Amino acid sequence: MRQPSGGESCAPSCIHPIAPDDGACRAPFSRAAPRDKERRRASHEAPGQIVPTTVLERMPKDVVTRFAPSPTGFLHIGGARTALFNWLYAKRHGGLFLLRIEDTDRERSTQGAIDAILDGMRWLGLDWDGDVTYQFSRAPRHREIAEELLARGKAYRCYASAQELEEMRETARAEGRPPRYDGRWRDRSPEEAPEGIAPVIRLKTPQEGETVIEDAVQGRVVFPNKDIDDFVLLRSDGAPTYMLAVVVDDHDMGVTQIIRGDDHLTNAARQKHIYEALGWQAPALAHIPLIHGPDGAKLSKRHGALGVDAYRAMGYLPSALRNYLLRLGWSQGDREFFSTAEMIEAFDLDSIHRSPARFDFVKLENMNGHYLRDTDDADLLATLLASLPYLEGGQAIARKLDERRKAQLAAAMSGLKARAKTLNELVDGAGFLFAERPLPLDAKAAALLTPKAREGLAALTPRLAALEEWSAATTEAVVREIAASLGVKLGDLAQPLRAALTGRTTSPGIFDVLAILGREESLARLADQAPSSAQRA
RNA sequence: GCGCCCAUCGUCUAGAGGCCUAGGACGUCGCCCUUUCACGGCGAAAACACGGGUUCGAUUCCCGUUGGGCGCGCCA
Repeated sequence: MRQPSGGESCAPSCIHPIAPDDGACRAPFSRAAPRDKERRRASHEAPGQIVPTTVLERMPKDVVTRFAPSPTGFLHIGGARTALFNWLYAKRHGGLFLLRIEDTDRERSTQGAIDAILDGMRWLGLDWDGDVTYQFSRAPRHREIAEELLARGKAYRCYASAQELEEMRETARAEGRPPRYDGRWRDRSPEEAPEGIAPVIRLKTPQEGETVIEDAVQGRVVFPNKDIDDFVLLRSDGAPTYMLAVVVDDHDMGVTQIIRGDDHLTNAARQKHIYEALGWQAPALAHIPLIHGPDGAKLSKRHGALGVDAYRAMGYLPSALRNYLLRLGWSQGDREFFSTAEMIEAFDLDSIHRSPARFDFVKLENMNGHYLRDTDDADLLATLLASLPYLEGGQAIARKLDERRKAQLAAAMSGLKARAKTLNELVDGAGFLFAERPLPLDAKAAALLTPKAREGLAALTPRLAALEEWSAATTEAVVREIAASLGVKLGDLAQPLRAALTGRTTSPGIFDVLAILGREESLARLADQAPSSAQRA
């Protein structure tokens, strides 16, 4: 399956009314994109030129972007970034961000994939304008355009068989030419059409010269026309190809700016010929590099080509994922963190890099940790509770959550979040609140509870039990006092205490743990680890 | 094979001919803080792929090499 581009697509009949009848009024969005520094210096939207009044009047809709995934799988990370960039660009310019599902391939499209994509978009916070456009529903329109091209002599019927096509490719390859259709039906008379063979419709593309693409990210890219063949617009069964559908849908939806994976760069050259044949104004282009795996190769499942639902399950926050994705291939000086409002304000096409970036889970995690700690306790608790159904082990926690547990979680949140990079780690760290007595001890905690350590706890227990007021402050005073009288360091007493109360060697501040657990539970957990019970065990 | 794109620390990146003794972030290592682990603070190691040009001067411009990526369907 294809990677990040997140592509192209097609659309139904419920298009946006914005669609101009022809692209003529989109002039301000086409511009030359000089390469390199030149290109970076050039302000992108500064048309500077003649802006027709009509355009100004329709200002809010002058920018229309779209995300057009094909529903053959989940919404993967590359697609998510493409969607994010389109979303940001639309927001930045007060435009529209449309969603189109490219489901022309009936064999491979599934409802499950569509649901996963919509769900992923919502989770990421990438809301789209208007209704989702389903490309398949627009097939009649695509056919109509193909017929029109035929009528205008811009396209022709081709009766070549699959076998002939295969031979052509082999020959071309053998001769060191790009494998492509040789145009054998381009100028043949319709009378020569063989009986009983349903033809495809191919576009007549120029055979000489070159095709120039002006791309906001790639700059000026030139393709020799000899490498662009007369590609298929309409299949023999009357279904449109991707190439035709994208162009027609983008046009009808009024898309002004295409932002997609650079795996579509060569398609841009083909599509340009369709626009020209139709006399339509083509949208401005921006082809962004794909995301690579940690080893520089294609993103694989093991790497990160997971559905965004997997990122949710791993405990990442949408805000952190958005920030990380933004910084992958786009930068503004040294700045690392951008709130949603800030990224909308700062986003631009000129700062997108041309080189592909590798996906780094470790950095994502670090960033997620920052977002976690920056979220205030109450909000984080709410987020955590809402995420429980999706997190590993979250269901079990959810089942045990009663009002008391919730209050304890809330109280522990600040200590917990400082130690967590993901919601999963937050859940893990909160484990001691949900553990049942007698607590299971992990290996390190068990090793800490030596006979001597247990004696220390035994000395401590009655003093804690005698406390009139049970709080972090009062328990701390007692523990410090006992440590002093025993002639040991505070840690010598605090660590066994932590082991006894949490079963771990790591936890929030131990006096906070004492306070949150409460007198009864704390003393009971301590009693479980008293010397006598240790012997019994 | 043909076409197109790319190339600064391990990774994400700053850099727009002299400001570079190449900066920041993640990661790594060390120190500090400290009841643990984190957080936080301080510090260290760590890069301009290679070769030719152009220039008084190249990380920055040009060419080539090497390496990587993408495309070449009646898939999208």
